Amino acid sequence: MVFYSLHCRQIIERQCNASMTFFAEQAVTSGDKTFYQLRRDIVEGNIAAGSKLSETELSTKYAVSRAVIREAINRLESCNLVERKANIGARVVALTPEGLLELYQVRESLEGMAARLAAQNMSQQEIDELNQLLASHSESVQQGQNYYQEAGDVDFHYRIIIGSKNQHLINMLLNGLYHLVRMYRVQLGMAGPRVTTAFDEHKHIVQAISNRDEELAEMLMRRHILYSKNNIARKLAADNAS
Amino acid sequence: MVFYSLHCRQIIERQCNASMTFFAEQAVTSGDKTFYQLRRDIVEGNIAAGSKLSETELSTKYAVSRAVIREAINRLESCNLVERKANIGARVVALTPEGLLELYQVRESLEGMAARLAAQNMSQQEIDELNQLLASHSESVQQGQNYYQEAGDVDFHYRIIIGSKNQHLINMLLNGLYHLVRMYRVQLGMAGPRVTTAFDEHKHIVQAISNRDEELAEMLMRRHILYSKNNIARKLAADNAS
DNA sequence: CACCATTATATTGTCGACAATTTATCCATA
DNA sequence: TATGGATAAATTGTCGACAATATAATGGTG
Repeated sequence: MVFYSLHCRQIIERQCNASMTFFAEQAVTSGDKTFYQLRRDIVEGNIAAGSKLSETELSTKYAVSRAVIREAINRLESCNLVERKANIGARVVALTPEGLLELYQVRESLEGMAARLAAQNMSQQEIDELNQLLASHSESVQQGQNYYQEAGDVDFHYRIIIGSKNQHLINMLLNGLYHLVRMYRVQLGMAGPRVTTAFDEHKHIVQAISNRDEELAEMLMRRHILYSKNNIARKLAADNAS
Repeated sequence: MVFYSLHCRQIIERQCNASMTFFAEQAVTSGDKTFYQLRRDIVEGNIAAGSKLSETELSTKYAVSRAVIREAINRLESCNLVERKANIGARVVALTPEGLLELYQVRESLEGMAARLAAQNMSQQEIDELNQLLASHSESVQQGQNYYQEAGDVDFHYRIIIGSKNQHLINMLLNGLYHLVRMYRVQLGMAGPRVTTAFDEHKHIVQAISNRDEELAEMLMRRHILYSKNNIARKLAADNAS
């Protein structure tokens, strides 16, 4: 039996420690599968940013009725991945420097808060597991595996968000912002650098959480995200210039 | 032509200064009207908190097809007003002390941020209008009108949120949290006290914004919301005790 | 040639019916 | 009587068709 929403449309429970399929979501109905597939296609750029989403077209493409497409689009709207106008239709959001700025501005505040609450509310076991995760990432980095890149970073942030134990916060971040963040990262090709430095930042954050130092945890998380923003903004500016 | 969403599903533009119909939303389609009506009924308690939402039942009650009811429920889910489980159905959220705490925890952070950004981004004209609004509220309070209660407070916060100029933040607050906040307030009968003190707090916040003092604006807003939370939490605890 | 009104096409909004799943009822058995 | 499984009822999920609206094409007029 799968819980659908309110605060946690797709946060069931973590089912495996490594290589998760992003948030352990599980499709129970045809509409779910379509939604996940569509979201994936948008995030990964298979459907171009800014392009129009035709209901009839998508219904044939994904081999489902227009009704499930409409529902999927509505859910995508909640994720801030598409915009919708009445009687006109839906478009995939455009990726702009301003949008990125606003997104990371909010993310900085919310994830900073998450880190603070995590320092306050995570169980000792969760903290231990977080340290474990960090250790496994350390190995990956040393071995030069690019595994860490996306999944590792996402997983790290994911755990701290969950650790905040605030359902509203969890829902806003995981359901409302994270896929859009991924969309920016994926489509700008943010697989590259900043790995080792980001890893060190992660380490310090976990240390602060271990020490139950709320203030420091929040500050370090905010700074971590700020750096990340600067990094991606630089890339985006370079792309626009070319 | 009405814009439906992404970041601002229902923020068209302010159309009148006083006695606004909450956020100047405008229903263009049958589904819109149903959604607004349903939301209103939930917020005001005409549909009991925690009760189940039967699609067929609602479709007869509101005289529309099940499809529009389903869409309305989906949108209500985005507002955090209902929970939904696959193949089972939707329920109106329950009002609990824990939920209230989590809600205001997030609200404090986000509206604090909004105040800070407002101090940074509001135009001089917007600030002037804000001062005007405050003056009109002052009259209302002195004349003992209870006008101020809901609409006034909502309007005040509304303007500051809009003043932040961050669409993600605006959407999260106005679309994701505010109606739930209202639901708590309305159903707990929060029309009463704290008017004059809240008004003073508003005054100081506006002053900080006028001075472009971001730090102070954020701090005062956070404190303002904290007080509000304590006030409503006291009420809720009293209700549960009886 | 440009511009506006009108018509034609395409897309979204709404509806009722059927399929799949869950919940309730009933009966048999220990 | 309590429990378990099978059947029946009710609810949600999915579908195709029609209605309403927006967009594109057409033609007429200055």
